[in-house]
Amino acid sequence: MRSSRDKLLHIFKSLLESYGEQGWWPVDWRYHQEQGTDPREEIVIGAVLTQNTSWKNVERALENLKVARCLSFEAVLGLEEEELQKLIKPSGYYRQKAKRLKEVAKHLNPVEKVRTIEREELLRIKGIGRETADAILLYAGDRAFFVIDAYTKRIVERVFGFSGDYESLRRWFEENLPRDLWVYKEFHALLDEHAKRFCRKRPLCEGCPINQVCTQPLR
DNA sequence: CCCCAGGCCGCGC
DNA sequence: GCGCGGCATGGG
Repeated sequence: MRSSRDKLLHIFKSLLESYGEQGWWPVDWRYHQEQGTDPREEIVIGAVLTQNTSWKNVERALENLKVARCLSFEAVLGLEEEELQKLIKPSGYYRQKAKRLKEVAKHLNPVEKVRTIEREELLRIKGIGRETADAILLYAGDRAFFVIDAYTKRIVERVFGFSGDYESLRRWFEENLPRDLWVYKEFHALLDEHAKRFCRKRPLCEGCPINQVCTQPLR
């Protein structure tokens, strides 16, 4: 393990080996095929709904939107804000998120814009911060931005022993990984999975697939 | 009862 | 620029 680059790639391989391919972003392809809607719009909507919220609660909100045939930008834009609030209620912060969904749907409509929109422009949309922007760009736009979240920060702090702000961490991943969309998508998903299984706030180091390369003492 | 979950904004400093 | 409170539901 000569360099942090080697170590990073080693961790990616270990997590992939342990947990398997994650296939992120999770999307209901059948729904969109039947409705003739674009699955990328579900990714954008999900990215907003999952802000500081468990995915289980987001799934409930997405299900409500599906039943109402409202899992698309056009439908979101056509709904009364109060109606939208009702549908997404289980995901929490539903008043804020209803506004954010309308904002992002307006700015990214048609959804093909995720292929070309500047990151800076995305960040100017109310309710879209760095993580949400990068998740949208990577998973909906197939663009090489590495997504940093609270889990990623925690794992880097423990395994590598350093911390940094969002942008420096993002650059660090992007500089030390092959510029490959599949790697970016899978790695972020695997880090999430790893944080849930072992690298919790109170870590479970016994049985952790990467405890041999971690700077933390075993707990 | 507590804490947490795939953040972000607006404010005061 | 940084730290903090508010936003809200559902689960452990």
